[in-house]
Formats: sequence, structure tokens, C-alpha cells
Amino acid sequence: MRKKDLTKEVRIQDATAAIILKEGAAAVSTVKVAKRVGISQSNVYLYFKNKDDLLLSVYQREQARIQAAGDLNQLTDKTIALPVRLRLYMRGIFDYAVDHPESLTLIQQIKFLMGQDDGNPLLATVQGTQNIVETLMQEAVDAGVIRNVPVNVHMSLVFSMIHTHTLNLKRGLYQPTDYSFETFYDLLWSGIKGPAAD
Amino acid sequence: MRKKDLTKEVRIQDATAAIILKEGAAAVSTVKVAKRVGISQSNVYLYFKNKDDLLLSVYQREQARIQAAGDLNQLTDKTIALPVRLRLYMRGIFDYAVDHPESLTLIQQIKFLMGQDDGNPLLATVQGTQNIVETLMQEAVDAGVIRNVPVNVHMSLVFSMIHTHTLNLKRGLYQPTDYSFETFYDLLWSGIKGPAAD
Amino acid sequence: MRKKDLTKEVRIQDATAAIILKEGAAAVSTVKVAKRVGISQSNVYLYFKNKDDLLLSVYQREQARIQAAGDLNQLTDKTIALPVRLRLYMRGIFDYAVDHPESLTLIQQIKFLMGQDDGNPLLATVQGTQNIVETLMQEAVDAGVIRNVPVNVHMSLVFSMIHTHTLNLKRGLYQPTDYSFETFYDLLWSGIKGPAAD
Amino acid sequence: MRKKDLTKEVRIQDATAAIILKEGAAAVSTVKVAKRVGISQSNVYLYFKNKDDLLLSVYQREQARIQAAGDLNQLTDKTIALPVRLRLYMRGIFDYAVDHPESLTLIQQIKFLMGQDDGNPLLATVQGTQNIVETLMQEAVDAGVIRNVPVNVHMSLVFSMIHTHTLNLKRGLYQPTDYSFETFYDLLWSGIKGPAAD
DNA sequence: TATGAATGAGTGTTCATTCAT
DNA sequence: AATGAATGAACACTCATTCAT
Repeated sequence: MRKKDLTKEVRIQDATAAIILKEGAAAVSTVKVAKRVGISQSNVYLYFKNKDDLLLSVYQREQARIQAAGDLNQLTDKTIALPVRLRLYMRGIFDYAVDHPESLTLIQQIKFLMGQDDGNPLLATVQGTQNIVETLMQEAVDAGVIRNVPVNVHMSLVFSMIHTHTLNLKRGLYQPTDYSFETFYDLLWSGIKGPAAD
Repeated sequence: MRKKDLTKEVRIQDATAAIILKEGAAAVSTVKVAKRVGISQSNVYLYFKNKDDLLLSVYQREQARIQAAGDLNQLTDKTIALPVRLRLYMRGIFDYAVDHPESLTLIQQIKFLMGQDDGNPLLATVQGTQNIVETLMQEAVDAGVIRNVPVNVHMSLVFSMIHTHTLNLKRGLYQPTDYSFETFYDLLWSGIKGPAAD
Repeated sequence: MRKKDLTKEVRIQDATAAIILKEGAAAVSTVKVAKRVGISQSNVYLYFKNKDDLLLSVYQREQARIQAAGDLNQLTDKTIALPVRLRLYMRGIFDYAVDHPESLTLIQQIKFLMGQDDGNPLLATVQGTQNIVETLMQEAVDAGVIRNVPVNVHMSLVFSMIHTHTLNLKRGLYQPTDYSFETFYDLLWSGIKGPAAD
Repeated sequence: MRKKDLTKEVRIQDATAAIILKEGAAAVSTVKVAKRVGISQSNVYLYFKNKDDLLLSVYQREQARIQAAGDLNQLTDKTIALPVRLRLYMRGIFDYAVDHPESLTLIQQIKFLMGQDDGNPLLATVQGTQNIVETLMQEAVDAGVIRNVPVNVHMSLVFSMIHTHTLNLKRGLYQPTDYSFETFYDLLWSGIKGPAAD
């Protein structure tokens, strides 16, 4: 009995990611993916039941990686002060994104392709994983540690700032060392911190 | 191309926009557009030479509207203090976006569909129009009025904050009156303002 | 403005019918149909919105032809005695089927391919057209002119007898003149006629 | 092929039959069958060399069952009068079909799917098995016991009458007790019996 | 200006079948 | 005996685009 080729599943995901980064999520097709991996088109369906399933898996893999980079346990550790935890969260994403500058682009592309149906139950599931951060943020809002605006506004600020930075890096506009995490953190924290921040 | 019946040109754009908002930019097709307008498919090509051309025109129209909402003359008026001009700019976008909550979604969808080729010459053209704001921001950075981070980081913060807000409104998460412009402006300004801000 | 090529619609139907007769309804594919007509595959969708739509149209066309062959007005003419009307009905189908020995095969093949979903609303519509005959038969049952068995049993007897006969003819088992309508009518009528038949 | 595990061979046939009854013979696929049985797709090919082989075996099994229900020995027993033997034949099928209302549908579906090629050598083989009945009928025709029409016309009358009845039962249109065998036998016999019947 | 017709290339997906294990 | 992997061919259907009218 031949082993389920785990390598291939990953290679398919990698090919998909590569296409997304090069041509956009809308340009992903099973033909292109298969051609890139060097397998037959129908083979894709051995590892993913759908194109949606494939895209979703790439999305989930990317989110899992980001979360693995940060230390989730710390984020829920109530013995750590909220501002510290928020900083840890941002630091985690930032470091990962700078190391993997395609990561956030990937996430955003897939989200914008699939999320439009508004109520796509699959993406909802994934979002659920992110609830840890959302919960953390909501806590911080309630405690007055960060400003009283909708939490997804806070989150989108973090995301778009870091994403834009990594895009700039990828385009070679400047060097990673030109702007430190502190620079961005400072900017953001000055903006979002609430009356009870310190 | 692009002849007499201006009404129809607009109706085609409107239909395109509607499809983007409902199903995402990737779902736009000349068939759907034509059906929605009630014309024949080939008629679309009388007004737009391409599907890309069509999408681009919707993109440009939307950006033009936003800019028309703000007072561009003021933004370049050197007799007005930089912080004031920046506020005017944000206010302009904010007011327009709250009034037209689909606007930023439209822009983002098209950008993410077409912009991925990275070097799409058409979108580059459009970006040019936005140089007014970019120039303003760069000026502010140079003067130390806002922090020394890449200007597109500043801009993406403005964009994503307001966009997230309008999405929340459209989803009915809260009422427009629940969060004033001041709230968001305060947050953002606290974040981005530089040493020479006041 | 080019005229909607009515010829082609018919040619597509004809090709479909030919395939059904040669290989069975399950073997119909848009590729085969198009190839047979000498057009591109996608062209089929200009004339029929579906493969189902195409099959259905062939089905309906065949039924319409059969009904046009018989004189429907007579069947509902209450001044004509029931036995006479029943005979007219059988005669109509018989003559048409002998002249067009593929007709009943066509109908049966499509019915067996599409009708399995049991509740296919499209076929139901078509069956509706046949209600005229069903009504006639029910009348005859109620009047004791034909035996008290479910009307569709009566109808299937007529159909299968004639169908088998035409199949035999097509296979060249014997000549049309070898068995007259009278022969079959006699057989059937002796079977189905009720106590109040004469 | 066709090795040890007889249970599995049967289970595959059962699954096939179930699919035919639910979705029609054209919808049968080895994937679906395997899924239904809970085995791997390729396993099917251990028991049947073909999809055609599989379908054929289901067909043959069904015909064998029907024939086993009737007493074949009696049908060829020349000491029994022809009319009696014909009645026995009809009674056998009727009883079996009422008990197994899917039986005739199964046979018909497969016949219509495979038999269209007209000359399918496999089905021809099967028909051979039925020669016993055909011979009986031919004998009856020659003796003037039943009318002088092609024997397959006689046979199709029997088949379609009973089939329609069982379909009605399955659809719940009436109860099995509502129409006795006698009712149908009487109808049919009155129709087909020849000058030398009694 | 407007349209219906036409097409070729493309889409995602399913399938029957084979083969190494 | 049984399976997972693999594939090539087929499928229905959609699309952007062109062209004659």
C-alpha cells in the first residue's frame, strides 16, 4: 500500500500559493496548479475535494503558521498584563511577516476572493480560530487599555500596517533594517492605546 | 469606442459595480454585466474596449468621486497648515465613505483583482492621480508633522480604518452615529503625528 | 441583424435524436452533438440553455409530432362515442409510429434517462400535455367502456405494443404489410374493453 | 477476477442496484458503488472486469431471480396444456414483481442503457436465457393458442403491464390488494388468446 | 449604435481504468 | 484480497472577444 504522499499535498499548496502571489487568487486554476506541480489535473482532486477546499487549506495553513510563530499561550495568560500581551501579538505577526513577506498577501488575496459571498461558512470557521486575538482585543477595549472602537478596526490597523510594510520590502523600496518593529509599534500603540493603558 | 449614449456607459459601470459588491470582482463577466443592463453582450465592447478597461473605468470613477468629495484645492493650498490639510483629507474620505459604504470595497476589490500582476500599467496610471495625497503626506513626513514611516503605510492606515468602519456599518453592526469622525481621527492622529505636529 | 438560425436549432435537435437512436440517450454529449452538426460545442448553448433543456426539447418535439398526427379535437369531441375515440387515438399513434419508427424509442429513451429523478418538474410539464389522453381513458374506465384497471396500465399497453412493433420493423424482422393495424387493435381492444364496450 | 469473498460481490451488485433505482442506470459509477459498499474503487475491479460487466451481472441476477420464482420445469413440461403454462409464466412474474417491485425497473433500466448499441453481444447472451419463454410463446402462436403476432409483442405486453402495476404500487397509488392477478390476467388473456385457446 | 451569432480556449469536476504495493 | 495513487479522457458549462449585419 503506497503511503499517502504528504509531500504532494504540500507541493500542491505551495504551487497554489505561488500562483496567488504571482497572478492573484482569481487566477488560480487546477490546470495551472497541476502543471506547476508536474502532476495531472485530476490528481489535485485526490488531495483536495474542491478548488475552494484547496484555497481554504492554503489560507488555513498560512494562518496556522502565523499563529505558531507567536506564542498563543502567552496571549491567553491572564497573569501577563494586557498591553504586554498586545505587544507580543503584534511582535509575533511582525516578525513572521518580515520573514515571510508573502504571508499576509496570501491571506488577503484568498479572503478577498472567497469572502465576498459574505457568509461563506468555511471562512467563518477559520475566522473562529482567530477568536483568541479578538477576545484579547475585546478585553483590552473593555478594560480601557485600548480605545473604544470596534475591535476589527484595531485588528485591521495592525494587519494593514504590517502588510504594507512587507509589500514595500518585497518591492525593495527599502531594507528591513530601515524600519524597526519599535517604529511601527510606537506609531500604532500611540494611536490605539486607551485612557487606562499605563 | 466610447460614443454617444453616455447613459449606457454609466449603466454598464453601475452594473459592474453591483456585481463586484455582490459577488466579488473576480465574478464580473461581460455576460452578467450585459444581462444586468439589458443589452447584448457585444454592446459592452462599444463602450469599453476590454473587460480590463471596464474594470479600470469603474475603479477610476470611484476614485474620482472620492476626490471630488474632498476639496483638492485645499489640499494643495500651502497657506493652510499641514495638520489641517491632513485632517481635511481624512474628513473628506470619511464622510464620503460613510455616505457610500460600497465605495472603498469597490476600490479594494478591483485593486486586488488587477493589481496582482505587479506592474499592470493601467493601474499605475491611476495611482498617478493619487499623487496629490501622496505628495501632501510626504511633505508632512519631511516636515516632521507625521512620523517618519513610508507614506503608503500612513495611507493604508487611513484607508483600512475607514473601510473597516464602513463594512461594519453595512453589516449593521452598529449605527453611523455610534462612532463619530472625531473618534477615528483622534485615534489615527495620535498614532501618526510626528514631533513637529503641533 | 442576422436572423436567429432556426435551421440550426432543428439541426441540433436532429443530431441529438440521431445519437440517442444510435447510442442511447445516456451517450448524448454536447461535444458529440456539436461535432455532428458541424458547429462548435459552445454554440449549442446559444440555442439550448442546458443539456437537459436540449433533451427535453427533443422529447417535446416528438410528442408534439405524434399528437399533431392524431386529431386531438376529435379525442375531446363528446359527440363521438368513446370506443371510437379510443380507436382513433390508437390509430393515430400507430400510423405515426410506423411511419417514424424511431419516434417511440426516442421518447422512451429520454424518459428513462431523465425521468428517474422521479419528480423532474420538466418532464411533469410535458406529461401534462398528455392529460388529454389520460382524461379520455379515465372517462372510458368510468363508463365501463374499458376495464377497471389504472389508466396508465391501459396506456402502457398501447405504447409498448406499438413500440415493439416498430422496433421489429426497424430491425427488418418483417414488413409493415405483414401486420395491419387491425391485427394489433383487435388484440388490444379484446383485452381492454369493458362490460359496457358495445 | 471474481474470487473469494462472495459476500462482497453481492454487496457490490446490491449497491449498483440501489443506485440504479435511485438515480437511474446512467448514473452508476464505480466511485459511487465503491463508496456505497465502503470499499476502495479499485476493489470493484477484482470482482467485475468492467463497469459493463457489473451492470450485466446485476441484470442477469435479476432475470435469474425472476425465473427461479417461476417453475421453469413446468414451462417446458409438454404434458401441461399451453394455456396453463402461459398462465403459470405470467403468474410467476406477477407474484415476484409484486414482492420485489424494483425488479422490473432494474431490468428495464439496464436494458435501455446497454441495449441501445444494438448488437451488444453481452446482452444478447442474456436474452438467450429467456429463450425458454420465447419458445413457449412461439409454440403457443403456432398452435393458435395465442394470436399470430410477433412473440416479442406478446412478451412486451406482459412485461409492461406488470411493470406499470408495480410502479404504481411503489408510488403508493393504490394497495396491492386493490388489483388481483386475476384482473390483469383476464385483461391480457382476453387480448392475446387465439382461436384455439380453449 | 446595436445585436445575434459564432467560436476557441478555458473552467471545475467526474470517471473508468491501471498499477505498485 | 485489497488499496491508494495516478492518469487521460471526457464532461457540462462559461467566457472574452470578434464579426457580419
